[in-house]
Amino acid sequence: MSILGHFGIKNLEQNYIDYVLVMKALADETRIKIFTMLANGELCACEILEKFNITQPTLSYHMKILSESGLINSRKEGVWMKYSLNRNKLQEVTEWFNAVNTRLISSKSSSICCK
Amino acid sequence: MSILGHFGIKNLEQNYIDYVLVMKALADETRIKIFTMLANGELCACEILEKFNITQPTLSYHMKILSESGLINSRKEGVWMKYSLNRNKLQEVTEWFNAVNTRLISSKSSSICCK
DNA sequence: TATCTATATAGACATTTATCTATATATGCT
DNA sequence: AGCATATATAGATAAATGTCTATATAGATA
Repeated sequence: MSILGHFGIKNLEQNYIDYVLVMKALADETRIKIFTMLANGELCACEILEKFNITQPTLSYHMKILSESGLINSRKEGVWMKYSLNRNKLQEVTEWFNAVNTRLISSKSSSICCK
Repeated sequence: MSILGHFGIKNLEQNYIDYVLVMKALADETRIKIFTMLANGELCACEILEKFNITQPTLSYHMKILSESGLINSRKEGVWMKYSLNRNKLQEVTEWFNAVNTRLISSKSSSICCK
């Protein structure tokens, strides 16, 4: 299945509510950086923590927000928490952007408003 | 030029700061809805306002945040403000997501942390 | 010029967010 | 069992955010 916009027209409006959580998760410098770090593969919380100048509880807070957005998976291995990107969710969001792009390209640009 | 990831590896980390503003712009239910509405073409502020249960100053505030993120263009036509998606910025963000996707697919999934 | 209309700005305020410190919980090891 | 370590939770707090009302500004028109 292609990554490009096979999304129906409906989905553009249907799903935007789901994506507010995703956008919120990425609307923070620390979290968007963690997100890009995870594009290279799974990481342990302790490895992530080393890269930032924040406390462990703060990282825990950020990981929770990323997890609850659906963007990342987490699993426990002994005492360690391992985080990775959730491919399905990431692809879904990517396709949504592709769909907006595609829709825009085929839309008319004139607006004959108003009253 | 393809919409799909021709992005270099560098850009993934280089640009994430720029995208925090974009994500913040979309991290609100009202704004992400406006964003999807604009995928269908240019709209006047008054037309947008009709679709929401918010005051005119509140809409003005939201449009400012969307504008400053670079996601939308605005132009004045008489007394009316017309808004449209900024294709370049939208494509840039879309390509960034595509690049994260592509990077993830080619990344190793094992993490042999820690200490 | 006076006035109407569309939009922007200022100021106030309640809510949400990001951060910390202190503490709890869970796992592995001696 | 007792201890060390990794992570989570609770509570506090300063800053940012989204919303409103009141008012200012800018453009169109009688």
